[in-house]
Amino acid sequence: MTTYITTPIYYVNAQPHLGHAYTTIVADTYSRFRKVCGEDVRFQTGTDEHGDKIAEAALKEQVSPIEYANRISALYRESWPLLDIVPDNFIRTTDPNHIKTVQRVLQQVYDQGDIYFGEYSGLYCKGCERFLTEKELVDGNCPDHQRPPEKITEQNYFFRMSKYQQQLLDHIHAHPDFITPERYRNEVLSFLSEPLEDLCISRPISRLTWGISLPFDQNFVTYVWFDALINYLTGLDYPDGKLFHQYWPVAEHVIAKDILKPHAIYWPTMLLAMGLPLYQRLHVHGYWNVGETKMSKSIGNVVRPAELVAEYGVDTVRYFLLREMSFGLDASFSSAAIVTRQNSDLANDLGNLFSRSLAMLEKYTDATVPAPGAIEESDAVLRQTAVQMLSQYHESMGQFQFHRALQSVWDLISHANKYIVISEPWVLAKDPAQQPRLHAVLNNLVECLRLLTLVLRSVMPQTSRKMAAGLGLSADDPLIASFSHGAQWGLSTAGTRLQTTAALFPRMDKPGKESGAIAPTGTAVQKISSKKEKKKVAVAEVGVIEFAQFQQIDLRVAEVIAAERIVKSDRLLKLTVKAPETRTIVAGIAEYYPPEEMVGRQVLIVANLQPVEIMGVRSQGMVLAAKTEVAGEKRLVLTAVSGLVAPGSKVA
RNA sequence: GGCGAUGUAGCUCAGAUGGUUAGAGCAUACGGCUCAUAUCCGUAGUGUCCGGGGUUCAAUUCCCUGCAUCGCCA
Repeated sequence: MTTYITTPIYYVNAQPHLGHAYTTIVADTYSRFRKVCGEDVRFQTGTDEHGDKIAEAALKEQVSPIEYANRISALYRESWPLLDIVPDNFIRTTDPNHIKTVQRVLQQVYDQGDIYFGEYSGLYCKGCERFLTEKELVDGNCPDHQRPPEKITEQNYFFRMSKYQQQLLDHIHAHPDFITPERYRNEVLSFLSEPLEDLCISRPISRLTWGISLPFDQNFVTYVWFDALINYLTGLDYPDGKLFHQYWPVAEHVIAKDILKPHAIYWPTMLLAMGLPLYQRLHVHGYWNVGETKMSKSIGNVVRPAELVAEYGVDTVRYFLLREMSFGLDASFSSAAIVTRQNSDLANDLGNLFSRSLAMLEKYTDATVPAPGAIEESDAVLRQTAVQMLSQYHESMGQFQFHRALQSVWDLISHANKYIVISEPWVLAKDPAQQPRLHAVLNNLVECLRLLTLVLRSVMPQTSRKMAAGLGLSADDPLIASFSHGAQWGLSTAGTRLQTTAALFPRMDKPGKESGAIAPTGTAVQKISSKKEKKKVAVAEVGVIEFAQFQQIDLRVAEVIAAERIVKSDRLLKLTVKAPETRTIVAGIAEYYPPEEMVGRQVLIVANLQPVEIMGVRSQGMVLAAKTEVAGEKRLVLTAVSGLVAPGSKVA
């Protein structure tokens, strides 16, 4: 069996963020899973490097486009090892081989009459020197130049996409798995229920030079999709390479929902025009929000994978992303959530199971795997749970249901922890007559740990390696490296020497709570309920924080442009501020500052606080104020900088 | 404006072709164990299953409508 799995090629106008990392981790995990299943796998990722955005960015930095692309592309390539992502091929659209193949495909499609010369009209902004989409406009104006774009018409080349619409529809109907999850398949079908327009595939070189020139007209370069999508083929040395014949028939693409249309409509119609078989499956996932907000540059809440790895470790990040997101739906990232997963799932459940089992083996059997024994009912149930986990895991992984796969793995972990309590090995150990039973119990635990090592190998490679070492197995022992060899109960060899190992996962502290002289006035007062947390907060009040912790707080100057009381509240004002983007902040200052006094005032805000809804109003930040007392009366005094500054200025 | 999705415990979500006590994890409270990373195990809860109307012996589940959030399209 063979597998070809790809991520999109990432556009080099931005640095890798959480979304890129997720897509690529998914592809890597799937690739590893298929390899564990004994398949011949090819996993490809890469970068998309043409287009006017890149040319512009390069100009700003006063370097050539290719120099710019080289630099950003390297950021991607170098990010993946940090996440234990191991692609078999990293493709760049500036590779000579790719360019040659794109031109060859264009020529073929042109020769057969599926590309024609026509007119294109759109909204063009002279300031930006590019077409804007309706979506980009703010009040009908270009967001950057504050003026309306012109409707202009220019000559361009078009791909006859409409010609293949029916064929594509038929294919989707005949192949229910072609686009998954189903919601995206439905979206595509609904889109295809309307007539398709043909696809504009060129830009005149008067406006865009940084691209692949059309082989049949040197005055034009290829625009986006005919360049980008073909990477999936050029990475296989299409048309002549051996790789192509081997892997293309089993191609599977992973994408985020924003590029559904190009992958579900443009790409298959292109393949039909080229006379090639379509890919097998398209797997579409949702977005990662940060807290409850979209991740975006302008909000400044972009999550960088390298920083996550530095803080939490690779395996925690991989586990968290795969476990927390239901594949296909949006999910929410927060440091509180990742710490909770790390502590409860990884440290307490898995780490502690591993640690307590090995400790008992060391104590009671001198760190060797004991022989199995007579099977009691609890043993049979444990075994059944394990076998069931293996089949559910296998099925879910194959369907990209990573969260379900991991859920079933954790069912076994939880069951094994209960099994220990029921079996009470420490009681058995006190009675020499019970030694066979003790050994049987411990042998069953070794089996559980071995199977866990096997199934976690694709998801958390490092942890799996540590577990294998603890079990006295080499990293590529078929018992933990091959599903077909190892995925059965009862294969551990009695007498195998076990190794003492360090804890798999440390427990982490919950993310910090602010306190001190500057008091929160608006947003959520963090709920501090458990005794443990209360204790920690008490310490934090007099404690010091690292500079790096301080740096995580995005303090800015914001200008209040509107203020109103929130009905039904004596304390709350709803402020509209510029920072520099417009946002709404609810502040608990109404007793001290009437709304009319607020307008025009500049205040300090925490800009990267997780938004919350207060009295039905969404608050995107927190206004800082000092608490004080004058003549025994409580007062609140707003913070500000001593002179007027541009709204949005950073405070540090 | 058109089409669609979602709205379930404090939080994140699962689920039932309509039928007795609606589930899991986290969080909370109490109890137990001591092999273990102050871990683990057990018990206890709370839910107008978004609002309103309809169909039905019976609706959280089906239909209509409203509200909220999100997505696709224009």
